[in-house]
Amino acid sequence: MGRSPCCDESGLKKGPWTPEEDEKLLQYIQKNGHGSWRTLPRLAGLNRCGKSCRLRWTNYLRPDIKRGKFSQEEEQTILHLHSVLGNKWSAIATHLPGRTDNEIKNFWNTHLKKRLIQMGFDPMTHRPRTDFFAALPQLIALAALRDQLGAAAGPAAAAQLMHGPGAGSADVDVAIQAAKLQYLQCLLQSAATTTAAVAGSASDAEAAAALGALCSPQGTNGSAVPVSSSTHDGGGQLLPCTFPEAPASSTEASQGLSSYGGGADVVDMFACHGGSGSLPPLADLSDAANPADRCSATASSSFGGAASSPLPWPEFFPDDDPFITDFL
DNA sequence: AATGAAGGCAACCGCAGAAGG
DNA sequence: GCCTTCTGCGGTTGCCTTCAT
Repeated sequence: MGRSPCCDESGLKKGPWTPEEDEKLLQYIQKNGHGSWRTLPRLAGLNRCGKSCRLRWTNYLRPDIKRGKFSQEEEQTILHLHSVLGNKWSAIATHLPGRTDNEIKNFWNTHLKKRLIQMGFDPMTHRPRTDFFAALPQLIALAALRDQLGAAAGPAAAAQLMHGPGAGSADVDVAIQAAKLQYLQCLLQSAATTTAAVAGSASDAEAAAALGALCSPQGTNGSAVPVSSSTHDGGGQLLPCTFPEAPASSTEASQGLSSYGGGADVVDMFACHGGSGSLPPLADLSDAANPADRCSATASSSFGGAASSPLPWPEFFPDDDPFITDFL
């Protein structure tokens, strides 16, 4: 129990390792093994604490460490394992040969976590966020999409996309407002049934950050917003829908999902979790005992069934609409 | 070209469990 | 059974690099 006293010792060097120190540590361990980390620094002629040596070895010098960017497969594995294990980085690392827990943790904190937040998911529960602040970005995204449609092809064209020939711009506004209201209603209704799931959800500060991202110039042009939504399957169960991925033309879009190589790869990324463009893995404790079954389970049941429309507002966006099918 | 902001990553800190005396 | 030491883990920090203005 208790802290290791080694770090309390004064006079020991801290901070970045020099190539000479690396060489000493490497040579010693290759020759003698690490043995006791506490005594290693003295034996190896290093003015470091054992802890620092161990960290340097496990995170950097170990010969089996894999360097470079995480592959899509590795990202999927991390997402999946994190949904099951939470922040058990060492446990996750055991499933990714050559990757250290520190590396995975950093990758999660700097990439995957942000990505989930931007997509409207709670990074801890891997579920769609249902708090009010989390809903705002989605509403703004919807409005941005409307703006983009209007700017790109004029209100009439936008209306035609949504309602077919003959619809006017006023109809579009009404439809957007109605969609917003309906969506808010869904959120409010679902909140009651999903409170437990989001009890440990990210703070509103994160939601505000996501909101900020969506309100940014990249976000407001509509192309950068990974729109996500939730709706009901009719039985009161929260039904996360698919991600209609906007055309990735902006900086934000290319950064947010760039490592997947574009929208098609986003679909691929989540392919095992319910088909094209579906959600990241859900933290379903009932499935945790059998992680191997999670993909199929979340694909067919946890999302509320595949029979219903994948769209949040089928009455506004017909499934066979070419504009929508392009997104999906 | 200069400067500030943001992102990425290596390393540190402190807690907790395991092991040994 | 208790205490001390060691090791491992997760959270956090701070520096360096890259990007945006």
